[in-house]
Amino acid sequence: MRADARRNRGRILVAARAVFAEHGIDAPMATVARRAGVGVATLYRRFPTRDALVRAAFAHQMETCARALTDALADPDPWRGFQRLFETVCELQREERGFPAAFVAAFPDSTAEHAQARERTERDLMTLVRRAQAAGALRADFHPSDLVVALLSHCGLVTALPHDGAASRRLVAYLLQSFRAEAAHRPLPPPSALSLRDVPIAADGSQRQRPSRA
Amino acid sequence: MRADARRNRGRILVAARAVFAEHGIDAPMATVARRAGVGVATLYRRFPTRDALVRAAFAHQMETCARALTDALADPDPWRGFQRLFETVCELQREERGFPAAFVAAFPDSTAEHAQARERTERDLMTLVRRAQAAGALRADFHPSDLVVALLSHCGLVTALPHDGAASRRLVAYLLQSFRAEAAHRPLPPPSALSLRDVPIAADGSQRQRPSRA
DNA sequence: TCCTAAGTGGACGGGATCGTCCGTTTAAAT
DNA sequence: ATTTAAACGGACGATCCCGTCCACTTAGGA
Repeated sequence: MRADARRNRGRILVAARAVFAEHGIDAPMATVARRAGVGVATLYRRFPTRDALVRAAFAHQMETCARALTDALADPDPWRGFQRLFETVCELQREERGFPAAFVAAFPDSTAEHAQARERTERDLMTLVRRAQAAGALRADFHPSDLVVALLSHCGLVTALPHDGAASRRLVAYLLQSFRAEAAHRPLPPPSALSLRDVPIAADGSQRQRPSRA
Repeated sequence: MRADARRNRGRILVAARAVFAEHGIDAPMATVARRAGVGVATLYRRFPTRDALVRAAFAHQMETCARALTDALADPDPWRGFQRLFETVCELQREERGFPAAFVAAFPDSTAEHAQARERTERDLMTLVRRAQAAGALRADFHPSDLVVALLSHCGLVTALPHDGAASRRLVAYLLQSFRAEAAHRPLPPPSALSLRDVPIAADGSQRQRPSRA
């Protein structure tokens, strides 16, 4: 890759994060290009689809999430690991605007090359949950899919209230408290049959409702 | 209003609910018109803006919400009233697809004629919360804005997983449990400064992130 | 039956975004 | 310095959606 090409690629990613944060994940591609000081053609050559751009722009945050999971498993205190994982991911969603949508959009990688990475993620999550339950900290009726449910609802909240960190922190605190074993007063309804790979996604990568436009 | 006009108005509302459920709240107006078997002009004459159409299409659900609040206040058991209100609104969001977005979009009626209705709603909510706290059922550090936070996050969840009633029910159960007084193990972070009228909304009525398109 | 005003529908101009094509520029190897 | 292939940028045609305008139709009273 030529030097100028590499430079432009970097500029595009910076611009994309800024534009996505300001105008949402499906801002016009031309806006990103202009902000990067680059022609549209250059943008399209580097990232053929909007989805590719979104993924690349938030790859760093994705890695942070993966690292958080590793760290959580490494924590000697299973509950603390669980708690920190949840808090870390939610903090990322809260701070990097545009990331929540990207986060949701990145899930259904089903066909993609990351199948094995995903396998591992799912297995790690399961391990984390089982361990915290065995330690008596996480309620026994907690289901791994509940973590996804919690993360998705938090995504929705920060999407609706992008500037309200207090609201996000409150939700996180409420949810964590209700995940504790002591909170298991009454039985829960049956868990979602959701597998991580089943999260349906908007074709355009947005989180909007049923984006399938006739 | 002429008979045929009234008939067409009804058809449009039915079509709008169907189309919004299937393609999201900002499906093309022409799609709604086609589905209703009328011309676009008729649609625009009856509902000059998309927002007006959305409001009218989901007016029934809105009234159900209002009634749920009244019922909640009338319930002799303050906690049961609170619980039922939350469950009822969430059930509505879960069952009528397209309603969550409409629900969020309807909030910032600030300038509108419904200012007084809104005043009353806010007051009623506050009363409901205080009453449930006085009864010792709702945790003392619950803030009225927490109910909005909970509803918005639930909106986000059903938007992301439109077909997963189980996930929605789980979230509702978790949240309700963490709202109980017995769950107040540890202090919560400070509440959101959110007033109901401050909920920022997408110009297009969608729930997508920062809709302000340059 | 006739009349008229309300109602209707489709065509149309305007505006926005997409993604490609192609002539020009430039990095970097020789 | 020369060369060449990679990289570039802007213009362009295609597509979509909005919202209005206008000529035609029809309900319902006289």
